[in-house]
Amino acid sequence: MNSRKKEIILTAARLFQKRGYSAVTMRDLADALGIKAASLYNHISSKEDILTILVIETAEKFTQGMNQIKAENIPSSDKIKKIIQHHIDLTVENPGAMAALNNDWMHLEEKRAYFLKMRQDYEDNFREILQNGINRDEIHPYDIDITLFSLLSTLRALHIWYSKKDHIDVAVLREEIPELLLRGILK
Amino acid sequence: MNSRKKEIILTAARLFQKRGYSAVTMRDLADALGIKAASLYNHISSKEDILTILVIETAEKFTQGMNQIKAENIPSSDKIKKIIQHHIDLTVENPGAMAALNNDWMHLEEKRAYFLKMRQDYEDNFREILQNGINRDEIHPYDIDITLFSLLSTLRALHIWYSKKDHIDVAVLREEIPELLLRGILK
DNA sequence: GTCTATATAGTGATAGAC
DNA sequence: GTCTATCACTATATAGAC
Repeated sequence: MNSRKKEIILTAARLFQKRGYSAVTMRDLADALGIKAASLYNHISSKEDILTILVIETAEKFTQGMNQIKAENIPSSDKIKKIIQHHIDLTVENPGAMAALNNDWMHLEEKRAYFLKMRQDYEDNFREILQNGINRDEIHPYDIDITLFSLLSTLRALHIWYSKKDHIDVAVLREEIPELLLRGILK
Repeated sequence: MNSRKKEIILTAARLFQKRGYSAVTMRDLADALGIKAASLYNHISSKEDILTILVIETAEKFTQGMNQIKAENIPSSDKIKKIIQHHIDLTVENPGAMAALNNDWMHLEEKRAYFLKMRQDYEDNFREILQNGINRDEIHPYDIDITLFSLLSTLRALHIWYSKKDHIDVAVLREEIPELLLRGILK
């Protein structure tokens, strides 16, 4: 992908994050880049094309990370820590793409089913790791769906919080967030 | 508010939750109610009117609940538990309104500043309760913004999860979710 | 309270000049 | 690679009949 196309997609990601895919027009995007809307089509084929690139590329990165972590021979709690850190890394890399993944995937047409399959597989793998942790007495036997939901909703919202803060030390996030989510709030 | 208007607003909330405020047209809403778009304007004055009612009414319920909990003379951890339960109660009452509050508030025009003030006050009160808990050694002294963000992002996403599930026992949620968020995942 | 008809403005996207 | 001009369509909202 050439650098002009990358610039368009990154700018779109930032606008989508702020106002949502549907509320951002091709004219808004062109304005933000200092060109006319018609010129965008020399680089991308449609508005949905942009969304597809953002959502599918990011989802594939999640899938790849999960497959690698799943295969490692380490305790469940260490796997969960690595999954959390993967979410943090991808959020820091492109917060706007994370927002599109979480908020705008329903506006995909062609690749919607492919995305939903990846997301389902990801959640199933995560659930299996949690179940192994419960079986080995590493993890509290709460309702497993509540546990999974709670973890994922914090991780999926990270982009909101990260984009709002000015100078966050990523190394601190990578240690404190797993600690908080795994050990809880109360002493 | 008469019952026809309530029906329109509840139907809109469900559509907004599924596809987002901007992607739902007045024709979509009218179709879902079995009438023509023009007929909607006999009950509401604009599309934004619907969003305003959903977001502002819900935000005011949060404000009211927080003010009451804040004034109680109980340990910080009990206050946090009550806040969590208030989120659960409002989510169960109207998941679509919770979605609008979290995802579509930026499309408010007239009442945007009023909403943002309420949200800021809410977060400040929550932060103060957490700080008191840390001072009294009830709560782990993690970065307080990370702790607050983690709690709020789970609570704000509850509507997604709740709407997906079929028959959840609310009484179970009201006990398990505070337990999980306060005590953590690891044994 | 709902309808048909319509005003007005914007939408994504294309054609073709430079 | 960007522009102007434009197309076909859709958006919110109003007027006025029934």
